[in-house]
Amino acid sequence: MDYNRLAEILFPHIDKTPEDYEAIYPPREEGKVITRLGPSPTGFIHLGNLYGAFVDERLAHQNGGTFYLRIEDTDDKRYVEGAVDTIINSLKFFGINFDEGAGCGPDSTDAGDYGPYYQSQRGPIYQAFAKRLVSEGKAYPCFLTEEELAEIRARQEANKMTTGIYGECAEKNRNLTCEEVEANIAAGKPYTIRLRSCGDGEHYICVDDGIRGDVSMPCNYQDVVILKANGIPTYHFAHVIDDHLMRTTHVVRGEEWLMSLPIHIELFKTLGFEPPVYCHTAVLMKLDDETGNKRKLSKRKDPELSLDYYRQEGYHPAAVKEYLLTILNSNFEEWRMANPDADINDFEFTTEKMSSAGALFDLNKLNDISKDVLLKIPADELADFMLEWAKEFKPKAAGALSDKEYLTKILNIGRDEAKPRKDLIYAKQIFDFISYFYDDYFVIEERIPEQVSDEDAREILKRYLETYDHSDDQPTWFEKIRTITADLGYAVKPKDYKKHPEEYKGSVAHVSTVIRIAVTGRSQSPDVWTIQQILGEDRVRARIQELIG
RNA sequence: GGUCCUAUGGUCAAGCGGUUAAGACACCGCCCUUUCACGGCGGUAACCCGGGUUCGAUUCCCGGUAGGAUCACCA
Repeated sequence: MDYNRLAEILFPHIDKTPEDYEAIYPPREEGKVITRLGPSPTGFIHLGNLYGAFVDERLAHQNGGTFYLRIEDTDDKRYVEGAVDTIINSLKFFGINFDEGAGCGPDSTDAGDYGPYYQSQRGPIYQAFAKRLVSEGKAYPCFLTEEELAEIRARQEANKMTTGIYGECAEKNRNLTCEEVEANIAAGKPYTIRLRSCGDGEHYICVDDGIRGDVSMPCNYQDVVILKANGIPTYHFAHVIDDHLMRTTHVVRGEEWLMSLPIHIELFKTLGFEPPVYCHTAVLMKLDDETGNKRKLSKRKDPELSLDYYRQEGYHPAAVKEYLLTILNSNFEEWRMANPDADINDFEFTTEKMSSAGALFDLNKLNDISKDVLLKIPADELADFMLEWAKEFKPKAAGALSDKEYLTKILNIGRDEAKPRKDLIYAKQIFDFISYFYDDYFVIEERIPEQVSDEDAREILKRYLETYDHSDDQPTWFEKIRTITADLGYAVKPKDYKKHPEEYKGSVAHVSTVIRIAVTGRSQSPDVWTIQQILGEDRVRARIQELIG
């Protein structure tokens, strides 16, 4: 069999050789970690992508290496306009930046010496390597039609065999003569290029996974497709060629790829390439409401998988990042407690400390972490963040929030004390939390405590208004409330009321609550005096007056 | 079904042959307190099951079981 002739028949126009490409893409600096993100160009970046991208980014950047973006658009049906910008910007929002790759240069040009960074533009490269493989008898054209494939599969299933093209059913196409191939091509028959697998399924491969340690599984023995009928490579082939030529040292990808590892290992071996370090991350899980079982987060069912969800809710990117790192590395939380103010990038990230089991996504935890993260962000920065969020997701409120000085004061309530308040979590929640500062959103949401009669409530507010002096300091202000409390037969010390409830109508807590509701519309809020200072005298008086009627 | 991965409280997780089995979140008390939040103190709650190996297994091995992943000319 003349494989060289076969290669020429199949790839007459391919004149560059693998050696040419090796020269065009020389090895990179020794010892540097090179990672990549390889999303398909749907533009849909989800939490899983972010999770993986974060690992890539940390691995490369904490080593002084390179993190690049390669668009895996070998499945032409899925391209969405503007997707690359979306991907870059989504990740940038979370502080993840690429050093090279698709759209990473000025004005969204590609940057780097290892391009093109779109797999769809790398056709000749893949074909050159496929041609070499054919010429060495390691790959061959396969003319099996869809119907024949289906038939083979049906037969295999009926016999409870593993499905796929291997063994006997591969024989016919493996042994086609050059003349037969030429005739088929002349007849316009479509064909794929398949790997002529040397594996037997008896032997095992053993791979030292960066996250999981030693993983072993049966060798590949399937004649997998490497070039589809349209000449575009399958993921498997593109992955091997690209990551070799782009000199990737660490491939971080989801666990769903683990099962195709034998294919990739065989491909690396037959091409004579050194495989990268593989890091197979665990899939993100959630508890299914219906079954109660863990399951993979799904694009369709789980809005929290989409990064948009966090933007809409107004989670600060730093909080999401901080949370991701706590589930990414088991010792991060510990480190954070020891170094509360350190830069997140000072944490030494290791793949060994990553969990290999699927972690359940925990909003509670995110919220808790977010409280601490937001506390470290200056109020005026938070104000900017709130406004940006509102412009996009709550346009009606954007006008009100654009008074930055006012908003900053609100956000700063109780923050710079020894025991700072931690009630800011995410923009949407924050807006609800502070909405009473804005007249358009101010409503009386709660009823006065049952200990206080309507007449008393009115009396409390009346006397409050009469004695109100906006320039009083906090102690003076509260002393006046105590006076009203005592005068109306309520306990000035809540404990007295607790001990002898029969002697009082209620306590200063109830009296304060009436005032609090009048001013904020709610029975729970930060310190009323502080709130009043921010609201301003006119608004305070107006709100009290409104309730007195 | 085959193959592979995983298995510690409700969740995330330390642990890597001998521990009173950490810690965080959530939850529940109490304290602080004019409410809430914060903070402090305390509490409920776990090694999937069965065999080995061993003086001794949560830890090592085997087998179950459960959950997950994957079996395309999709990535």
